[in-house]
Amino acid sequence: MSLDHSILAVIGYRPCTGYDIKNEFEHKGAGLYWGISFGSIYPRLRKLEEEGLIEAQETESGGRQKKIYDLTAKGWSELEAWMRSSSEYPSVKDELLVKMFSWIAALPEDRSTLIRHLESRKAKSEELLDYVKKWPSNNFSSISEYGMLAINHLRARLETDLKWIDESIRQLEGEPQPPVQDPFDLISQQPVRRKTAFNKSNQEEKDNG
Amino acid sequence: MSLDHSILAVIGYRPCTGYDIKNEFEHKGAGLYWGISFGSIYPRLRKLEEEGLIEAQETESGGRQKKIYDLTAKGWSELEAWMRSSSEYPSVKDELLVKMFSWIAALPEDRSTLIRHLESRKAKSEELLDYVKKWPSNNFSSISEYGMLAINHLRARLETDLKWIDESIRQLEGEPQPPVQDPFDLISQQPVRRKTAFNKSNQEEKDNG
DNA sequence: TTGCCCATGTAATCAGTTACATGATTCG
DNA sequence: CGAATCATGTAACTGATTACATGGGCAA
Repeated sequence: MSLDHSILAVIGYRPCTGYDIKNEFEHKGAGLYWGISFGSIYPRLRKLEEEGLIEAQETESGGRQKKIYDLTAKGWSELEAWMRSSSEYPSVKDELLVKMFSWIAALPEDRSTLIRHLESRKAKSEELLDYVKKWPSNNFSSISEYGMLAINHLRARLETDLKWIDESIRQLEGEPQPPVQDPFDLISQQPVRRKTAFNKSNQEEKDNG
Repeated sequence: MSLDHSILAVIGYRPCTGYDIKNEFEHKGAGLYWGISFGSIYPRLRKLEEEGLIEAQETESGGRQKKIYDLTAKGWSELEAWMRSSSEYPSVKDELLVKMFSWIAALPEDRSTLIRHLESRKAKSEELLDYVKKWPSNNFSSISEYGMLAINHLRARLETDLKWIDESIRQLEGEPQPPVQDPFDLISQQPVRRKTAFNKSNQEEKDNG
């Protein structure tokens, strides 16, 4: 995932300042893009300018100075080449899912905390979905046919997420279920391992005390 | 997204070596987890051991030496505390979506390349979905009720992805559509900006040549 | 006149990867 | 007997964040 090319893509979409780029990544992307900081953007912009991929137009509009960047011919070519090249498959960093895989080992009986986690995720997803739904008619963002396809993806993903959350909460409010599969008795061993670790720790404390 | 805690979660799931942890992240996670390298894992394990969160049992089984790590009492407590704490909302780094938002600016007429991108993504998603579907009955992985909920999420996400890809390809094979929304004429300005950049570049070449 | 948004930038630091170095075991 | 897999580790580097430093415009 190339930050430089993502910046070129944003500038290709519209000429903008470093400040604008950060907003484009944060607000407009509505979590579609990932976060990005100023400390990262400005040095990149300088580098891209040095390489002749972008060009700054310094303005003094209203006394406030700013640099509006646009693509050069070289920048357009580079952007096109990147767009034609194959893309990395998106990687998911989902802390909640990681927790769920080991939930049975650490907090097997605590279903209510997991429900609370799902509920707070639901709130955030609903908020994002609301934004995404209004996006195509906000009278502000430029959205092409292709951009609309990307928005459709976001929307479908969020709707699926919400459906899954509701189903999961409903199940967690019901009776605990046995493991789906546990061929090497890993799951039944987890409470034993945990207890052993705590017993050992208590014993050591006693020995030292 | 804490790497240390994710490692504790994997070890809580089952005692394992540094090598195992990498596999757990890569193969078993099937792209659920993100990538992680040895150069990152081993120093972390050492640090976690120094902090007393994990303990190594050095074995010489079959002449081949390895360190099997398990959680200490402190490690279990730390894992539980992390699990109870709130989680970061998952961030998506989807190169293809970034490209699609600026596709109209850089390659407005080239629908076939975008279709090819979607098709290669479809192949990968189908492969992952196949893996995820077989996972709960592979007779190998331990899957609790909670783990199954996480797997359901992955599955739903991939199915939604595939549905979106098919719909998008179908639309791209049809007639080009006008922008959904373009309040400041950004989209209609893009070809102009692009042409201007190339004209300027050609002019400079002529001047120098 | 205070606080928020606009706007740019640097320096220290951190997290993680890549490349390198090593060596045993297992399977075809 | 060679290739793939199992297994551990370090050093150099890269990419990014955080914290800091600066300052104008605008609205309550």
